[in-house]
Amino acid sequence: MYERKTLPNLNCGLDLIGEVLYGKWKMRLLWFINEGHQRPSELQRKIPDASRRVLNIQLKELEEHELVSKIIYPVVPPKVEYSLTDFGKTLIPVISAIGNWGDANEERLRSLILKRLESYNQ
Amino acid sequence: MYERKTLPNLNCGLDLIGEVLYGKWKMRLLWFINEGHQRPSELQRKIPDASRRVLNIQLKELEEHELVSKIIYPVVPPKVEYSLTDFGKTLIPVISAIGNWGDANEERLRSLILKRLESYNQ
DNA sequence: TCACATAGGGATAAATTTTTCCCCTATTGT
DNA sequence: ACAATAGGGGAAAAATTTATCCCTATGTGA
Repeated sequence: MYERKTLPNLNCGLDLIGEVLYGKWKMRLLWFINEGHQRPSELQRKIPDASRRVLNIQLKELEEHELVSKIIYPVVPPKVEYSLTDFGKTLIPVISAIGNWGDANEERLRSLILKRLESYNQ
Repeated sequence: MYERKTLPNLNCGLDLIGEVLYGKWKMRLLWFINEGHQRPSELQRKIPDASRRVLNIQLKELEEHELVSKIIYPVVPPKVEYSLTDFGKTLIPVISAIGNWGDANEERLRSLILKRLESYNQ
């Protein structure tokens, strides 16, 4: 586990939510778990662009922040299921609002992002 | 300017909004600009934990993504004002939803975050 | 004359996040 | 014996983001 060298800011709501949600795949993990994809292998299939490792790491952080809970079934082969805690569920409308804005502005965003990338990258 | 080595994912709304909003200070910048703090030096004072440099960089990205516009007054000493574009203004309710969730859960989040930090950091 | 405010950029270092690669668990089926 | 399955973790590399430091320019006030 990486050991932080600097303390995070915890002043306002934006700081606080950032600490628990600021990870490349966290919102997607919460979203898909909420949709019923509870097993790690399912989540990996839903988010193929993320490495298996980082999904595990971010799931553990979500668990430590009490947004998801984890059940380990003592069977072989192993079986694990994640689900949202009540606290985690309160985040769904927020993630929804974020995703909806992105969806609503899809074409414009894609073109803006690509235009900027091209001008810098080569 | 840093040149990306890998292309970003631009599949869904979450990917897209992430590309324009995923920067440590971007939401705060949009927020404070919306509140009327339009000059770079004001913004630096409102966000003292960020380095001057990174604020400039993130402001430029916000501008390239057409979320803010920048007016440079040809005077000495220099004067610059940022303001939200109409597009940028549509993000305010989203940022508001995010910040409100953080504010509403302030104590719980702070304690969860600190507890986790302590257990890893020393 | 000197310090300060204003805005911003280059170069480089440091911090942090994410990826890659490889190993381990134990059982079932071939 | 050996592969497949399902889940997980260590170590190191790569990618990315943020911080530090120094330099530009000019008018104002002490």
